[in-house]
Amino acid sequence: MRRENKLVYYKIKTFSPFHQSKLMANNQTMNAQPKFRGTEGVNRYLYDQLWKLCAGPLFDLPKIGEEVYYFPQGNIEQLVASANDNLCQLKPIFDISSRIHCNVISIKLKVETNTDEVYAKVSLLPCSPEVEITFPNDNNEQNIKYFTKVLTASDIGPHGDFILFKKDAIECLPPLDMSQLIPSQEIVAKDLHDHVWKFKHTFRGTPKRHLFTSGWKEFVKGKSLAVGDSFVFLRGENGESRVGIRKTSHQQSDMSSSVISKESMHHGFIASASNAIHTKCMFDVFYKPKSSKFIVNCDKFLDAVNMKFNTSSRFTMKFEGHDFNEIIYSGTIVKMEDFSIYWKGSEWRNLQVQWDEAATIPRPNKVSLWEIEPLIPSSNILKSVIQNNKRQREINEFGPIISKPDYNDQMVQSTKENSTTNASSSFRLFGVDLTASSKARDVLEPLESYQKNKTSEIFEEENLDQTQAVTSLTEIQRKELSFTTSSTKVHMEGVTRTVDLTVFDGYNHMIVELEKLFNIEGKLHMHSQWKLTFKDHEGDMMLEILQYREGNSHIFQIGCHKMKFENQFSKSDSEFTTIISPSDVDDKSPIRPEGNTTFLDGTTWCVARPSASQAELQRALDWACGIGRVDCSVIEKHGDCYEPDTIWSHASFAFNAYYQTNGNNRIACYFGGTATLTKINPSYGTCSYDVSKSEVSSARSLAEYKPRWMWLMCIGLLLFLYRRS
Amino acid sequence: MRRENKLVYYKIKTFSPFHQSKLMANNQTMNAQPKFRGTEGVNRYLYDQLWKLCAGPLFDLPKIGEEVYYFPQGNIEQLVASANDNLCQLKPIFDISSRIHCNVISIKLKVETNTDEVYAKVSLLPCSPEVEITFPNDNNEQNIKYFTKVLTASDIGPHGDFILFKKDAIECLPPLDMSQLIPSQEIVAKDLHDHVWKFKHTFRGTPKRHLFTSGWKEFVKGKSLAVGDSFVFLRGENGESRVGIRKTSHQQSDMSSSVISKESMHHGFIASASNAIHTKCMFDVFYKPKSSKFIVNCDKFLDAVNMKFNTSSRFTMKFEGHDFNEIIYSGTIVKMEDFSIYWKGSEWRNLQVQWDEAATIPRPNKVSLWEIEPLIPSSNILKSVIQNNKRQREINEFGPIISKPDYNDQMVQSTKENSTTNASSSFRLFGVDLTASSKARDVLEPLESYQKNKTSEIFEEENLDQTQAVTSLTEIQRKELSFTTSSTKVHMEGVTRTVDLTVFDGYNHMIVELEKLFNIEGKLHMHSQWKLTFKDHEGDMMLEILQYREGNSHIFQIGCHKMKFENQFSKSDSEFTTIISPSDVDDKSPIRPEGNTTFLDGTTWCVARPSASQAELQRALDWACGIGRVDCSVIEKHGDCYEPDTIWSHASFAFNAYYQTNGNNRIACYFGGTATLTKINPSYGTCSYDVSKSEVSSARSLAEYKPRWMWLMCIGLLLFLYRRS
DNA sequence: TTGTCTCCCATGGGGAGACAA
DNA sequence: TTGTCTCCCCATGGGAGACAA
Repeated sequence: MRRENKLVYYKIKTFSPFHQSKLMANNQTMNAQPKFRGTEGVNRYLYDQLWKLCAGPLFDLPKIGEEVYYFPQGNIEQLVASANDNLCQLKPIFDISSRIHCNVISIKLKVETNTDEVYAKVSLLPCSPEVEITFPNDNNEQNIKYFTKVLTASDIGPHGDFILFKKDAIECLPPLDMSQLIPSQEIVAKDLHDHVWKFKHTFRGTPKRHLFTSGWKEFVKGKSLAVGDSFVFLRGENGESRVGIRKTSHQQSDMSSSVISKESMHHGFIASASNAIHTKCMFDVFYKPKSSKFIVNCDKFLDAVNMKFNTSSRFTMKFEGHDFNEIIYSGTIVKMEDFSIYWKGSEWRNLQVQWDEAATIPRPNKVSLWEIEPLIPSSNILKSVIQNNKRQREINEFGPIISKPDYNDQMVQSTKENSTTNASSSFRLFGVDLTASSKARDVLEPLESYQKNKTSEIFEEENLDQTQAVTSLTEIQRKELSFTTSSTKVHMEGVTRTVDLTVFDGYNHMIVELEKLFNIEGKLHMHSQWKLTFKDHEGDMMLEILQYREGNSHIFQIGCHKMKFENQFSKSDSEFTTIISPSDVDDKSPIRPEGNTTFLDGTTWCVARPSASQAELQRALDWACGIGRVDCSVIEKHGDCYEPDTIWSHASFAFNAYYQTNGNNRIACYFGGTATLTKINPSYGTCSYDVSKSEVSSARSLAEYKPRWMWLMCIGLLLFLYRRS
Repeated sequence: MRRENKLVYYKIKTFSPFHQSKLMANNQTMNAQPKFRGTEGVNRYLYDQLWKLCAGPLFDLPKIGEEVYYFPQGNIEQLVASANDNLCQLKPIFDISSRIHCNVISIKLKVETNTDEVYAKVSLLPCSPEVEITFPNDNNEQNIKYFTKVLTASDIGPHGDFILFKKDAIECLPPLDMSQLIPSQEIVAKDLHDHVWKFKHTFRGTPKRHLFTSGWKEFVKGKSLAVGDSFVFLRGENGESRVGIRKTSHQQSDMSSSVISKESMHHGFIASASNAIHTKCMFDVFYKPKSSKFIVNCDKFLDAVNMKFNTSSRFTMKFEGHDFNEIIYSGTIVKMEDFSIYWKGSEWRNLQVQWDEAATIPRPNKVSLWEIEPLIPSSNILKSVIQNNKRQREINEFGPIISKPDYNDQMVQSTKENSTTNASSSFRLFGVDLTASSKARDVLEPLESYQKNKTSEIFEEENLDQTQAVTSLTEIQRKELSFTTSSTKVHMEGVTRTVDLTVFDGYNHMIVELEKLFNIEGKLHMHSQWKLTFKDHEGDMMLEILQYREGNSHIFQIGCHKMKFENQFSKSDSEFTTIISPSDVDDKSPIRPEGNTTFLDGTTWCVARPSASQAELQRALDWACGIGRVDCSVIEKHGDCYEPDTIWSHASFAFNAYYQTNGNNRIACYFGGTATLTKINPSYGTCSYDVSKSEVSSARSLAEYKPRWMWLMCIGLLLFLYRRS
């Protein structure tokens, strides 16, 4: 009944990079399912190819039978999607190796029902010598035609005809009967869910062009496509068509579940792997193209180890640009250390790196050695060329760069000088001393003191209606700042819109209007999916907005190696280019900009990251307040605490920071927030926090009821507990 | 700095049932957060009340500080949502008690972003004697007005004005200025996400009525509301309004995740609880109103234990009807046994029950003792009255019942007789002998043999084009059966549509048309959310369609205590009432109707539940084929198997059943499917299976490539392995 | 009193070319 | 060649009462 199984052992010495151009030559079996050369085989083949196109060229899918190392840390990271690094610091419940030697037993190429996000279900069996595995070999290769297109505003817009590139239409679609006045045909194509989509393909307009008309709108709606996303079309030898999509990279999908907490999922990963090792059974891992590589071919891993990367080693790493093409960035390893204290000696992201130049896509500060390649001096020139070409190309996608803008404005001029001065020095805001830059301070000073004086005036006058006061302040500012006009181009994933910055009533208003303009209501505010970056006339980009001041006209921008700032509202007759791109940068900040709220009493509240060190927070607040000493202190603790020094369970706390302009006047700036600590004790060593909307509201009422309800807890207490552990 | 914490220990002796009428008097603190009597307190209060209205009257939310038992099995069941009982049978990785004694540390009332499904995040701390907990006591009670309305077709339909009941409009909305010709005002209300919705409230029409017009359509769209869902409106003392929704009960939301497998989640629950016990820390559990009670108050549990339920004990249990009102059903305990072999002595669903009467909502066969109440003889009469009233009321919701239909048809007549005859006997199809009912067989016989003869004729003629043959068969049937007309009312959650059954080209066609009619495309086919039930002129309902025959005009219906069948197509001048309601009944069947496919060669393939015993399957196939011997046999195994008898990893298999009309002619009926066994070995003792669309397609090609590709595996092998373990 | 239908008009979706980048 | 805009017509959405259950 059962056939003898033979050992078919795949030793693949060198992994060739997974280029899109090679994609179609790859006839790897995705599944230990029987294969058929008939309809089914074709279906499976087309499905696999479509899946790979949707996954993108950089996804290094393991192969069945391959020996791999599985890194649970990476799996956990995929879960939290780098939005919450606390979870990555959770102590594993088992003693488990940081890399687990496994055989790939099966790979199922899957797609999420709602989001169309592709992922692979990889079944892994912890390696044991006596196991023999055999896999069927089959060949289903066929010629397929395909194209992808990054969607433009016209493709998405209310009109919603999809414009095909001429070459794509000719290559991939059946020819039209051109004798007709308006030639047209129906294209029927299945997606990864086997859902059938129909498009009317016509050739019309002046000049004539190929379009998908009827049916396209429905597709866009059904897939929730936005500008910048990609459309994938594929046609097999047999004439069957397939369609797929690729969402803009680096969009974080919501991993949260309403059935299981993230902590439990974390335990689940480790428990599954541990259980599999001990009972010699298989376990399933879901592996997403967008996540970091946590299933790594053994040989590739060993090769990478043999590279012997060291501190100050130069390297290159591949990324996917906004146009879905490969971009290679180079950098230097600056430090080697454990990513987590609970995974001693793990190779997972144990290399801290510094990137050579700015980028419009998010890049990690810590990488794993198998993700990078050494930058050998001989190949240095070649790589640089590739890199520059790539970068140039990507920039071109964002729209034309104004070559010679007319910079009259003094503020901008100062900025420019400043950026040049600081160009070569590392100028990071948090963790590194910011105040050392006196030049930057100088530029800040004028408006800073303006703001300070106004604020002091208002709040020292105790009887003054505070609402009134704040309103007046805003009005004064608007009046003072709107004496010029500006014309600024804003780009989002290839779409360009022009706005007049002077019409906005402060930063928040600008954000709201930009959200409306690009149909991403709420998303800029959230900072989780999109953020604003700024680009000056030279094309240099500012990477991170780490903080802004409410009621102040400055937008502060921090680049990786440069710091620049612009007074948006006093810019006149000039243009700057704004790129909106997804980013997860906010989570690195000890204070969370999205939590910022200015209340009627003029206090600004923000939510802080509980794990922020006092020093970090101090610097952040110092900077955010612009001047003066920031003092984090406890007013009062609130919450429930028992088994002191060991268990903190559900302690609600808020912390309050203020800075003193002089004497004991606690004015101008309050930083508050609440958090829930599930547990802090030496054996656990971490805390989880959860700042929900309602809790932020609680903080609001703290402001309202300040005299009566100052149940605040010290962040120092947190630090105290941390130091104990 | 830290206040002394006092022991405030909540001992609540008797839990009063959670009635909707009591809801507003319940001012329980949901959270150990500070409470304020100002805006924030009101907001929180209104939020909590809205949440509870959305959760429904039956949800027994624990209280903060309460001692409870947590049942991990129930948590796992919530995960799988009873769609995949295999997971419930997975062996826990730790030795963990089936009930865990905990303190409720906090409760967060949450709502899912996408679905608006409410759930509670309950933080539990395993009880240890030295722990002291204190909770703030506060009182935020205020008068609120609210109403709920089950949405009608008019509320949802293309016109989309929402009709308010007069009393609701007067009680809950600000009064309109009736001096205007068409009085109207804007109602602004927040939902649980704090999203603001605006409705134009007008008073117009002839006769005049209160309506929500502008804004309502958007709400319906945004919340994906359907007929039968409920709208919740609430207005606080301060005039603030809140809106919420309740989706039709028993709709299963998709719990699957693309980051973590269900097995890992399963391990995660147990690992979290175990870790919490050992490190004395808290763990979070997500608890949904729709799931069974797996967090049970200790006293309530002990009271239930003291009830000493036994086999043949009578009981009542509360359910939620389609109109969101409480329905009480009574039943008898027929057996007491462990729900899972891995949780010995667990009280979780250890009572197997039999219900007294049919119901339109799904009810479990196994219940836990704290879910039920003893049916004491003295209160028997009272309860029955309540129950009947409730039932009557619910039935009225479905539309009028035709009082005296004209039954001319002989088939129906037979059916009626038959049902009366079998009224008192248990008549389950699978697991119990069906063929014992000779009466039923008799009725079946005429068409049965007609079918058999036709089939034999066609398939014995080997050269005949089979596609042609099947088509002809269908045509013959339609012709023979469509000599009459029928007018049948179909109800779905209160909506009524009239259809002519004679125009349908078989069962599938009817299903397709019904789906179109009710805008639930695909959902009837899937059987996961909706199913058809049938109701005769007396209002008796048929509960389960367990199987139907493709190409046969019979629809078989099995009631809990009765069996009836109707020949839909020969019903003339009569009406019967059809209720479409969600159900999970299919999973109890060894063969899965939704997987059924008839191929061009005339074979019917369906997917079988791998855990079905051979005997079960035999009976099911016997019945489905109507006549003849069913033979499950291996043709060939395909897949990968190693460490024989211990580990089965990713064995793809298909099984094949056929019945013989005479001699060795294997014709007419194939049953096939594929499955993936992650592991079967004695220590693990279970298998997980995964029948994906693509795999069903594989089965399809098996049919196409029958002679060459019979890589099929024996279900007997499965059974063999089961018996070994 | 409440559910469903029909009337009717204004808005906008989509089919087409124009024009510019 | 490809992206965006405008024109223009017809389908549809939604404001209103009619009428029936």
